[in-house]
Amino acid sequence: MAGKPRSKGRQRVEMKPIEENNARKQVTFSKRKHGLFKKASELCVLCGAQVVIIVFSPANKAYSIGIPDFNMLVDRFLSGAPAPPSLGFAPQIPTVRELAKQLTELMNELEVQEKRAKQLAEISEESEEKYWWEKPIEKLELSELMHLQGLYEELRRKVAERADKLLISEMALAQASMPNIVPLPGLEANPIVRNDNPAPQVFSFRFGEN
Amino acid sequence: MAGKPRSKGRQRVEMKPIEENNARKQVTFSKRKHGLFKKASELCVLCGAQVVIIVFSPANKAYSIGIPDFNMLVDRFLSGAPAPPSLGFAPQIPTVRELAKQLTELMNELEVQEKRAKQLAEISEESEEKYWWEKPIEKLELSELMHLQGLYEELRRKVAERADKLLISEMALAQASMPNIVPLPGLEANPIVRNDNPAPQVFSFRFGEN
DNA sequence: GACTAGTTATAAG
DNA sequence: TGTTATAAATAGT
Repeated sequence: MAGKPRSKGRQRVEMKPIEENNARKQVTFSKRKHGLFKKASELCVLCGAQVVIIVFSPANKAYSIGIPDFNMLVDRFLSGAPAPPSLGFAPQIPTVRELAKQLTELMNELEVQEKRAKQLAEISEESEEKYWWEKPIEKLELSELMHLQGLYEELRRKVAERADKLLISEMALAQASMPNIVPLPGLEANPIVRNDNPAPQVFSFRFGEN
Repeated sequence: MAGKPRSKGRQRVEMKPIEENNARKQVTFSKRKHGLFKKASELCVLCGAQVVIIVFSPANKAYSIGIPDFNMLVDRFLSGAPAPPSLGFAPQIPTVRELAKQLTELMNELEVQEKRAKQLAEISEESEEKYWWEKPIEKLELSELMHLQGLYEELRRKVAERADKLLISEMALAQASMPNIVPLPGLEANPIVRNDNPAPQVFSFRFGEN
């Protein structure tokens, strides 16, 4: 004679937009976002992978997580792409670091789009894939991209300069207060190969097969 | 008299880097990446959220998925490049100028940040959280970051506007597709140095709570 | 890639 | 937010 069960336990849920009960949607979003981030974290720890996730909630709030290498690249980028000076370390103040990262991520959003375009996977409506993100994408126009690419680079360079100034001023100010966080050895960029495709609801793409 | 079980079933796995058996790591990576993307997909469908994920495999290959709005708008923006002759719509340059203008604002905002940073520089670190991604950045930063976020949104909006105009003119011209496939010079010019950091620490931050 | 069994993530309460 | 019962993801074969 078990008492009344406190819960019916997890119930199967259809994979369709939660329209009614906005409350449920809210809860689901929080839980699943948490789960997603956790999964990402595990993937990183377990496999040494690097992950960047940006999530916009239904209410359009943004959340994100990122991996070390990416940040390091970002830092380096903001401090001026060329190899780090002889000092070989990145003395930074957390706050500024965060800020710089923030800014770079914004810029990256744009960059990702640019890079993506250079892929130009030919249109091939292959037989349906198991998942939407594994389909190819339509081709894009390039000449214009090349032009924009240059312009974007320039803009980014300006931002980098700006950030660099901030970091320098911070260094001078807090020189005595904080030990540097990252030894920041020789950094690197990743060879990026992409692919993507348009899809009904969710739009996706992938870079390649592992 | 059950026969010999084909498998021991799922075994608990410690959350630490898989170093030995590079094969297992590879398999795990694939499976989990797949799972991660699926989760992201579900989050989007279920809650109408928007997600962007970029994953770098241990072998440094990149994979990613993204959401409709942003990608779509940028795609249109990028592909609607060539100046629409007869209809005489404004060329892309103005768009870039817009971007530059917005960027300038971002940079100015950064300057404001500098002041905040100086103040925050004195604040020491916080207590440890259960999960790294739930560690909020300092409140002061938060508000500023959200501001940046807002600026970014604005920038996006403008890009979108531009894209719409271009698209309209394109449609009016019934322009044909362009098959050229050319690599963008500026991008692969990226200095590519391999980074073999064995123990990546995941770094994170967030804009706010949902 | 497919299968099984123990592990996790989560829908409901 | 925390708990419970179940659906899902997944480690090892």
